[in-house]
Amino acid sequence: MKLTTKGRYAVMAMADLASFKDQGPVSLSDISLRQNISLPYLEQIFLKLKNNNLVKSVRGAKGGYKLELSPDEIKISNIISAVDEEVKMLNCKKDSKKGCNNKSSKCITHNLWDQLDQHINNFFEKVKLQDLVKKKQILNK
Amino acid sequence: MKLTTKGRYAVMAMADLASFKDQGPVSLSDISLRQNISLPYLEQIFLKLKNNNLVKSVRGAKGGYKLELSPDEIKISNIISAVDEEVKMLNCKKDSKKGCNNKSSKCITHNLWDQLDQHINNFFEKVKLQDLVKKKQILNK
DNA sequence: TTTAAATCATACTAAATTAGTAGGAATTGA
DNA sequence: TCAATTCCTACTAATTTAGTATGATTTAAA
Ligand code: FES
Ligand code: FES
Repeated sequence: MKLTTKGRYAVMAMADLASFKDQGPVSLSDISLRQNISLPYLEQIFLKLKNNNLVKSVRGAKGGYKLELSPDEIKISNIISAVDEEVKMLNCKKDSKKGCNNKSSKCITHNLWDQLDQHINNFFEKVKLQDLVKKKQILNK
Repeated sequence: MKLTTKGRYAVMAMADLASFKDQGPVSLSDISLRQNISLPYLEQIFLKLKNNNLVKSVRGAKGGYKLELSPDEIKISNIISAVDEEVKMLNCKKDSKKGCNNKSSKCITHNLWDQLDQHINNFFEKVKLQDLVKKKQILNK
């Protein structure tokens, strides 16, 4: 049960952006160096962040990305979902072959996974980007 | 961000065992049919459950498995860890090449993932097997 | 005593997902 | 003009997951 690099890198990159938000647009090559993430991979990630209106781009030389909102307006959940990192513990499907829902009704663990989904999503809703950049403070809930 | 089938099936199978705990040992082929899980796959899973003292086996014809403890003494976390389903959001590693910890100190998102790990593990600690078998009641936290 | 039903154990393999790379086109400040 | 940058899609390699396969061992019951 792990996060994919896409979700992880997206949050790292956004936190990086937040840290340098007063220095004009930040280029992906800068982020790539600081966070040790491959540049073309970052490009893919930022395409999605942009399409979800979390960042805006400045094209051309000396260009880069800036946050669309202030760090205290951006929830981790926004970032996670922007890059299609889904929290998906439930496994029920319509078609009988795959998924645990073979006999029309819900399986014995359905409610458990449903609650777990909510539990995790609540966490991502509660934490803001701002919470990450206040120099390494302990996240207070 | 998903659970693997190993963790999912382990919990389903344990809940099944708990449901039928008064009928002598339950065979894996019964569980296989009821929960729609491949028999040899279940065997692998139960090997681990047994090695972690969550179930005990009765060999030979008419054999099967029984719970080692009562359902209210078994936490979901026990089951999850027995089958090596790890909650592992952190990605820091010692070797410089892999993992996000390239510059000796912790990355900007380390605390976030650490808190998330705890958040999820708390959930698994709180819920008991018993909570699943009380006929489909809503889990109350 | 034979047989069938069951666990026990390990090795292998196919499918799916993840984590990137590759190869360019478009834009723009210097 | 040119270098630095974003933009965009397709492809591929690596890893992980989700099983199969194979066979041994045990034991209740016929
Ligand atoms: S998780 Fe929904 S039916 Fe099993
Ligand atoms: S998660 Fe630990 S250093 Fe990044």
